[in-house]
Amino acid sequence: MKVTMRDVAREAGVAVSTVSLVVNNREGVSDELRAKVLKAVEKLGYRPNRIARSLKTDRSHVLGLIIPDITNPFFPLLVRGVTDTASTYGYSILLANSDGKVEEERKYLNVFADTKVDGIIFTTSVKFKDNLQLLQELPIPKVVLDRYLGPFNIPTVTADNITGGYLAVKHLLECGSRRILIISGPQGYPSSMDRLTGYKRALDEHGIAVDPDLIEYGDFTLAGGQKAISAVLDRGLDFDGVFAANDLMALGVLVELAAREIPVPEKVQVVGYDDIPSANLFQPALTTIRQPAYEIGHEAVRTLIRAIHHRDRTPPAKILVPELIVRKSTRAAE
Amino acid sequence: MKVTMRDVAREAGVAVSTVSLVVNNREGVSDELRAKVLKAVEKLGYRPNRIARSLKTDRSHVLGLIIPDITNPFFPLLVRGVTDTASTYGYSILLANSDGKVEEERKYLNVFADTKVDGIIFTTSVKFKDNLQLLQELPIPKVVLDRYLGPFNIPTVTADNITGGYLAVKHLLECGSRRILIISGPQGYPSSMDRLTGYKRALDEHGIAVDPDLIEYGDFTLAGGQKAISAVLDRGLDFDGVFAANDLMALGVLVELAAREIPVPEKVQVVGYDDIPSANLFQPALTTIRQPAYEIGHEAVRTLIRAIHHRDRTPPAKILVPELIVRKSTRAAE
DNA sequence: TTGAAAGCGCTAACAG
DNA sequence: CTGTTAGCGCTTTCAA
Repeated sequence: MKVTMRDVAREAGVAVSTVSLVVNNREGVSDELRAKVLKAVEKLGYRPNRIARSLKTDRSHVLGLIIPDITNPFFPLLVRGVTDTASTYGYSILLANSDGKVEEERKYLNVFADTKVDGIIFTTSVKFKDNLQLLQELPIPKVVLDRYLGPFNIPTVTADNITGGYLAVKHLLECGSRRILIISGPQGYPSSMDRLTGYKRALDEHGIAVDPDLIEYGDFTLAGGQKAISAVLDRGLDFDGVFAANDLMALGVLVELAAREIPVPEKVQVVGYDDIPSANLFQPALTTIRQPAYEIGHEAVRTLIRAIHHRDRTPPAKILVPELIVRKSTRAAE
Repeated sequence: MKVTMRDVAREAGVAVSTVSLVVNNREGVSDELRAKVLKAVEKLGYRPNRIARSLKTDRSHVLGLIIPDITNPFFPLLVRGVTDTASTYGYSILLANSDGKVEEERKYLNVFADTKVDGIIFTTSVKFKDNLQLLQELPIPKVVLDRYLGPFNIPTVTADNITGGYLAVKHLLECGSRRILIISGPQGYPSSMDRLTGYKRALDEHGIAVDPDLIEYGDFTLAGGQKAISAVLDRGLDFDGVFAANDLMALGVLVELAAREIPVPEKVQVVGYDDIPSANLFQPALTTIRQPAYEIGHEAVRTLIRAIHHRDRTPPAKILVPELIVRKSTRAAE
């Protein structure tokens, strides 16, 4: 039933060590013996047991990936970048959804460590600090996404959120908006704080003072975006542009604006962030900042594999560049 | 650095077997010794090595999941159903995207088998037959999604596609459409063939003859749906309803109809399939057949785990029920 | 170039 | 209730 190296060795009339060499395509076996072994492998239908190999070599060729939620449309493409690249290098991917909960992150971090994955790709949560220590203690190569962690000696792959926020608001400004509402992500979430910084920088550059009333905090969901804009509207606040820190919230804004029959982009212009697939489907199509999600996943794996092979090197911080995608929720530049 | 059971045993002054019992929360250890062991575990920071455990017990507590493409909006929710449920039972998930390619499926099937996953959840491709034999040969519990494979003795979880197609077309009929175009999935893809069967059944029931000119085949992508409807329109064919075999194609239809200024639902009514998140975002919001994606994933894991524990039982075929979601791309029933 | 043997960390008889 | 020990299937010195 279950055929092992020993069986192959017996069948081929050689030692197990020889079979091992052949199976792993290594030097030092005569062509004759190699052929014999291969024939035996074929005949018996031998398949190497990776678990046993892992136990011996301390390499599983499995990588762990922890994201908040695959159901958030930003992540599928990132995951695809991870799985494709991993596959290229001969690695498999263990996937876990944390919902951004500290305990869940902790749980999967531990499970992955015990499973002896060769590396972990980790997307942070709000209260990430709580797990920073655990992350540092785990004696496993890792890379953190969407957050700069250089000082903690953990490699990082992220798109430049400050530039992204800056690009979004600059575009709004250039298209004529003057009072720009930002619906930021949750406070303390670094990527959304960075986008807020970009927002301020753009205003600053255009000589416009930052109005605290125009800074609202959402939760990265569509409903949250809708609720946030609704609250602002009810407060009777005046604004002619909205920068939402992600597309889901921007879509919520668009939905609410449509419900109240406020024309976009004529009266209010809207820019989102991420460029999720629906952004282009909605009416009006959403102007947004595209994050290179696939590439983030791709770079994460490359960085991780590099870390696996040279455990000593200085952790790199790879910063990718976001891009403005102009569609119909903003007017043309003046 | 690396602490093993042996170290814990030495620290606690007991035998390794005792440590094993304690670590696995098993009976037969005095409270006193148990406490001692636990203290040693704590002190040394011992973590059991799952690889070693797997080698011994022949159970990895890992499940393999093969889907065509996580980037297809139907799958994230399904995957979530799988990971959530797996996690509940203490299993991790290895994820692979096959793009529906036979060789990729084969590759991951083999990788998973060698990795000694405890079970495999497999979503079929068009030319699935090529891998059927491999699937049957793998001595691993498995469950196949979206396809009835009862005769081959492989458990199955699927939503009833015939009923789904029937529901969609019946709704169109009840809302006044008479000449209904179907944009089916690729030929030979069983789930889309089933939806076509449902289409025919509904027409039949309403005494309407099936017109072969009104059967078009798409490729399950948005661009494909757009292209298909475009071709039909260019052919000057007359129709007042469209049933697209998935939402992506339905969205393509809606996009093209909008481009040609054909009013939906006034002139043409449209129904999709899947109920992906964008379906509700598009204008007009898409009437569709909801597949219980999360539940499919959930049931797949439950079925698989049952199979893992009773290897001998008759493979069940769990058939879930799709549901009509009425939105704005169809008129109200008359 | 080939073979014998030790051992990765754990579990599970088995004996005491 | 506790301890000793033989492997799980593989890789890898080390000797021949």
